[in-house]
Amino acid sequence: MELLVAVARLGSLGRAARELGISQPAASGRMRALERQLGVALVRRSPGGSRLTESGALVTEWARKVLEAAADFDAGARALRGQRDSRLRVAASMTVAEYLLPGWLTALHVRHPGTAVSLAAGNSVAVAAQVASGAADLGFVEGLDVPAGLDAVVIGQDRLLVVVAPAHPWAARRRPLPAAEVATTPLLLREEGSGTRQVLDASLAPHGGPAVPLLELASTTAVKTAAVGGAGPAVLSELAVADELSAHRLVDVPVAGLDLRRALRAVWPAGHRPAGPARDLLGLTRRAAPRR
Amino acid sequence: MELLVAVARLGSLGRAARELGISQPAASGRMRALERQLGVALVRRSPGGSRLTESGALVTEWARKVLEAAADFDAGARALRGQRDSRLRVAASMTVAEYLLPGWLTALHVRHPGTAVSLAAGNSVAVAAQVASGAADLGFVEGLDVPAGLDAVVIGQDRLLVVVAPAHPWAARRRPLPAAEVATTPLLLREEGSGTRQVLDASLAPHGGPAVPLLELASTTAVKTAAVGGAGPAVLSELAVADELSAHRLVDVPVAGLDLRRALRAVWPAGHRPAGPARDLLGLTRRAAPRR
DNA sequence: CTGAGGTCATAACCCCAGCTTATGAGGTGA
DNA sequence: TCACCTCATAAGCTGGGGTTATGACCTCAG
Repeated sequence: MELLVAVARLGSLGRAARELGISQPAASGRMRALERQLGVALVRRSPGGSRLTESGALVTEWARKVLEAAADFDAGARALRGQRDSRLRVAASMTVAEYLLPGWLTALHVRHPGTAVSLAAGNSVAVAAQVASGAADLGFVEGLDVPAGLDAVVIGQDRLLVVVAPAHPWAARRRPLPAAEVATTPLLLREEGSGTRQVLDASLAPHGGPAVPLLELASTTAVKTAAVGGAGPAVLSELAVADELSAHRLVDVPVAGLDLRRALRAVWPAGHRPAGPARDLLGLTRRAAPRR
Repeated sequence: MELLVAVARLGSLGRAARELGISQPAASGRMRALERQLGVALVRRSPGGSRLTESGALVTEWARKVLEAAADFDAGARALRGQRDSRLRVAASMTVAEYLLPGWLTALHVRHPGTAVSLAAGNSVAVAAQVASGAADLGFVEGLDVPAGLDAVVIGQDRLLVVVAPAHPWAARRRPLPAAEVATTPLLLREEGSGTRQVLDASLAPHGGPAVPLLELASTTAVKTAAVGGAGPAVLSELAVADELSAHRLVDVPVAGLDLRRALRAVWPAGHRPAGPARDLLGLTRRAAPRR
């Protein structure tokens, strides 16, 4: 797939081969194998170079998606390795670690290839502790308050959304749902103790107590899958359901009088302004989501 | 990665191995290799089974993303193969083919594993022609009007968005941008002739002529990359930028008095209501995005 | 018109990653 | 305590995918 994308960009098999550090025949063979496997001509070869087929362009876009996901995987994994000699130690809440950090890390890797990052993921309290104790250089937390003893900057907003499958009655509503109805309707939820759950319960408190679980599932993905399958309404971070919303596999249900937004903050030990790689990463995240 | 996800689900290396059709030692070795490569312990082995590590859970989520992208790639490619004996021939516009169809096809494949689908991608006119001539059983077009001679149903809405990098002045605006300003500001655009470009020009016509290109780029990805890099404002389908928006790599700029929505429609030859596999697929897409 | 420099394809050879089968060691539950 | 599950180790084979060497084809400049 890398080869395919490289060919798309460079317009020549040989050139792409050189970029990937393999020999030209290897590239030729690989391409041929891919085309045979897919049963579709992907590139139009000519002595002047290779151009993508119509189908090839489509396939290339799909391949690019796979490569992006793989790059994120890679960056995340590399950070998790957490050698002690990493020049930048990051601690992040689960949501940030799962959805945002990999992208930042790949971007960081592009700009500063030398930077080794280590990652520790945990809940906001644990992150704060790690940063305060100096075990991490930079932390990312979601929540309403800034942990004591730390300086912080808001780098973005996360919002919990009430989502349902398109076939669910709530999807057809024209007016926002009353918060009280959310409080009384059994919902698909993460297990007790998750950050998502805490924010939800806090928000629902004035509207008739904590959320009522229809099912408690162990992972975000499990909740999503159940919701898409029509098991019931779910409450999830907008980061987790962006894809499903844009493909209309899930529908966002507006709720009246319920503020489920929470700030995403970068934190560091009070006084010690981030420098070096920490500053690079922070710049990246702030460029990506400035305080508005 | 499949192995990792399978282990997460089944709680045992051997069981996962059986599911993937490989031997238990192979699974054991593979896992060990993955852990060595990443430098992180992913599963906690015990004689009673294997449970994911904290890090393992994180890695598994990232892996799942890769696998989803790969499944879409696969489904798309399989459809492109387009053997003549395919039981369902689909024609789709580029946007649908690129962003929506793969997901539908994977879902279809899960529900009806036997169905062979072939795909032809092209602009809306070409899709209409294919469906009308019987070369395709079902078509998907985006646009304002229903092609003559075809029955259609709206399966969703696509919307073009004006997007900028977060550092761009437009990102900080509190009130919607006047449409006239969009018309006069040079934009990052797809090349002339693309559907996106046509819709945009039509919408801008009452506000001071067609869009002014700052750069004309050959692919959606190229436009996106340029926009994220801060080259300027871009106009893209919301489907194309869902990820970037949720990660705040791009910001949606509301525009006053400009309706850039366009319906996504499934079309078929007038009178011939879709049956069999076409009906399955249609059901899938409509379940995913019912007329509201 | 001809030779230089680019394209890609074919052929022959080689290596090692990863599979399989067979076996053993360590827990758990009836 | 024995049957049954877990996972790990060992030994041997296979083939996908790499390499180098070479050749055919096209384009362009002089």
